[in-house]
Amino acid sequence: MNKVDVNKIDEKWQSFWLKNKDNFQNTDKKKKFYCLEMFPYPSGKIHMGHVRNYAIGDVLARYKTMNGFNVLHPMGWDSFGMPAENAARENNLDPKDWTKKNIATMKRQLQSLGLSIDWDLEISTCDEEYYKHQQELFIDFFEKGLVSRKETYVNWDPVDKTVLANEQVIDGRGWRSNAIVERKKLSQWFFNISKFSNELLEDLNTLNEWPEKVKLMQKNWIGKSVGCEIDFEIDDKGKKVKVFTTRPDTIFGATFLAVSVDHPLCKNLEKQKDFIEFKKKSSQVGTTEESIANAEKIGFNSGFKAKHPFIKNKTIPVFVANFILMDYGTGAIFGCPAHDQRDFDFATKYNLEIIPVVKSEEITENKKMKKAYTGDGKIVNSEFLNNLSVEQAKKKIIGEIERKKIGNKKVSFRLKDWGISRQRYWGCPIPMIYLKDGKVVPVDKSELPVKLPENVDLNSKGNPLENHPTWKKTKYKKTGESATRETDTLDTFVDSSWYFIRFCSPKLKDKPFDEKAFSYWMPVDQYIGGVEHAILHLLYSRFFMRAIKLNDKKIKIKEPFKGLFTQGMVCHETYKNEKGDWLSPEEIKKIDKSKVTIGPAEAMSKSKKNVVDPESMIKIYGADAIRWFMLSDSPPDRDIQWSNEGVAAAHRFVQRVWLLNSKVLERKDKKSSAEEEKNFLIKINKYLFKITNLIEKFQLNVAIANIYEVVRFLEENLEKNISNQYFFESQAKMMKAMMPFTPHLSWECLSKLEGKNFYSKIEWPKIKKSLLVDDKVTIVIQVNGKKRGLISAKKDIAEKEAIKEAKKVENIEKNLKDKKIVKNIFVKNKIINFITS
RNA sequence: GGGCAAGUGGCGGAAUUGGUAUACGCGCUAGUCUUAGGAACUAGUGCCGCAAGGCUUAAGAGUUCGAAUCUCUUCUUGCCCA
Repeated sequence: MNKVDVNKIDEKWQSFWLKNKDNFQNTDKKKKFYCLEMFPYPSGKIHMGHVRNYAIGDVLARYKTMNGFNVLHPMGWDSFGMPAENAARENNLDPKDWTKKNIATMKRQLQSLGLSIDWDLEISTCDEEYYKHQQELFIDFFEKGLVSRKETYVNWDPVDKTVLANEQVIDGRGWRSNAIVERKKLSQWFFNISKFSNELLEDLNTLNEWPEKVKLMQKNWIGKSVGCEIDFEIDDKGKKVKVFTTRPDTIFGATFLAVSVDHPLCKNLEKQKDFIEFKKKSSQVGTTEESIANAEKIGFNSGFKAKHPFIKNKTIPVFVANFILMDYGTGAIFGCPAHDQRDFDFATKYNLEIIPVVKSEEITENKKMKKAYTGDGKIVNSEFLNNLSVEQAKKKIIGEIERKKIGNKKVSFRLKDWGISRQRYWGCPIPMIYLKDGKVVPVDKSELPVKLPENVDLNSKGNPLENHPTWKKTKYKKTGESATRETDTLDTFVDSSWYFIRFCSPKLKDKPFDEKAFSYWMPVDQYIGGVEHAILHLLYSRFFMRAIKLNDKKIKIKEPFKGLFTQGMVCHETYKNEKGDWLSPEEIKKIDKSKVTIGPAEAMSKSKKNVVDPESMIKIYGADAIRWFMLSDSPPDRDIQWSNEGVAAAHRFVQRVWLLNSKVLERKDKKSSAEEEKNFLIKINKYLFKITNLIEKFQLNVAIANIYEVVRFLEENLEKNISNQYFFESQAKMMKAMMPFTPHLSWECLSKLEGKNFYSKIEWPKIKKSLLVDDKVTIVIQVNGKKRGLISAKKDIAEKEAIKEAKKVENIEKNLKDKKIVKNIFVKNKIINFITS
């Protein structure tokens, strides 16, 4: 009687919700709320990170539903990708079967958490029904000029045998395989995301419900730099080198030119032995920005001289330098050592002139500069630029350059086009075909989807679609001529760039989405996921929205995600044995504790073995306790540390609430005392008001702390003179306030309290404004800014009266003895501060 | 190297945004009860001190009647970029 069987109520209400779901799609007159958590990759089992992500989302979804919103809360599967292919190869399976099995398992696990997800909307990106529409979108984009095919150097992952996007290369290694990435020249498909560079940057300003941190990361990633291009004449032969610079204001401090080894100017040097040697040496450095930045800066004096465009008769040497990349800017820069650290290092090494042109303390003393000065200041040594600020000088010099017709103002971006070709089987086929005359054309839309072949040999090297005996042979519909299919598949980031749109009309057959449903539901009101997707996934999705808008005039919005919330990771202590091998929390229970080294809490990962399986925890403690714990211990945007004591406490709390509910049910009606009842109702109402605000602000851990307090308050008031009617009502309100967190417990308790077995809807408790104000307040009394006492007084008590009361307090009297009060500070309903001389 | 966060008990963390610092939870201590369980309940728990009292929000300064909160300097940690 005193305990509730959590597994039983979990099961009871989960099957109830499945059978009795709200038919929300028909009520489009109501205000909508689109609540979306990042959909998972079906890797096999859910992990605690998923639990946290979906627990946060579910609180919001249920809270909004209770507040009368029409809530869209769907779930799907990011189900293309390499792990399926790798697992399939290892176990001799079909990737499709492996994926389907994982989805079934994970769906069951998610359902066991009691999430308010509408499973009728489920989608999976590896389904033909989904990727068919993705192929349509690809063709639409192609026709709008947003897709291109370019031959470029690519990051080649020799282990996964695939091309990686720049973003998928971390520290020179593949993000999945960890293999050292090689440079290879290949023809690849690209989405022309850079067409939107400026827009993607500017529109960040409209996203005021995004974390500043994420916006900053995107801003840096897009990397806008305003500068100009300047032509330098080389020798007297009319040859020119175009340089890009963001510091044209330092042109008078230019003392050398540096060009990339791949620069056309270097063609003339190819015969020189020492240049060939230099080229070899510099190619060993690697190609990532970081390795270049960290590598020793080396140069090769080309022997060429460049004319300084603004100083008559001055020439500066032209170096070939390993830190200049051909595909950045123009592959050439002018070096101004005084105001750029990299140039400074280079100049010092090769004994080049250092001419300061921006005044700073380091320079005025006329001593040797120890490092470059990159701050603001007055321009010096620069003829007509002298005495201007850096900003003013930039403007003026660009005007001069343009007037002299030796260059132009230029804005450049770090963001490059998005390479989307992957030489892999388990992805969406790119719907393009190659004709005999070399033309590349889209597959006719009537022939979509271009399906993946079944029974593919995944064990031979290279691209499985390329190796397939028949798949790539096809015919061009318009002419009937035979043609060859594109054998690359799409980067899986493409799949996740529009799934949130598909959720608006997931079953629609003939189009990717229904415009009416789209305009009702989009944008996503609250998107919730890990910060690790701050750049790629979110940027690509923002690109997709713009591309779709370009293609479909009925689309009005540009930004897919109105609100973004990035939740923290789930961490756990790490354990190692004497040999230094990682141990799991299960393993350390079995062995001698003195032999275990406990490491710091780190994000749960299989490799460190510090994972806790959600399913087994749900079995022990019930879904509510797991959800509760995941939200109670830390603010949702910070990392949380898993602890067994914490979950046990959450489970204890569930039982405690259950017990309280039973006590309320058995409670004998009391004669009500007007005052006790009023205070009781005010207190409950205030708590509910607080909890409501905290949920709105996403301070779920604090909301939970307040729920603990309400429970204790109710427990303490069981015997007070409050009528059963009010007590039942208050208990019910609290159970409703807990509903987003602990839905099973709440439904169970509410069904008992209100004697009903069915709720078409549970409404969020209404806050009564009239019950928010106490007629009494506590005023703090300070002497010289130190707290010395408290008084309880009527609300809005007048200063004179309050001070009179305050002086009567024993401890205050003592503290004021023999002292002269110079000043009284009085803040209404809050504080009195006596200042003595 | 640059940028952005953050630093509060033994631990996770609160603090109406300048007005009672340490809510709530964990842990710990003592006790009660029982069918001895990894239960429940009661009381206590920032630090120093027998106490009165004093001290305390990384360190130091400043503004203010009043600072965890604002400003400056220093240190530490984390993230992003190079």
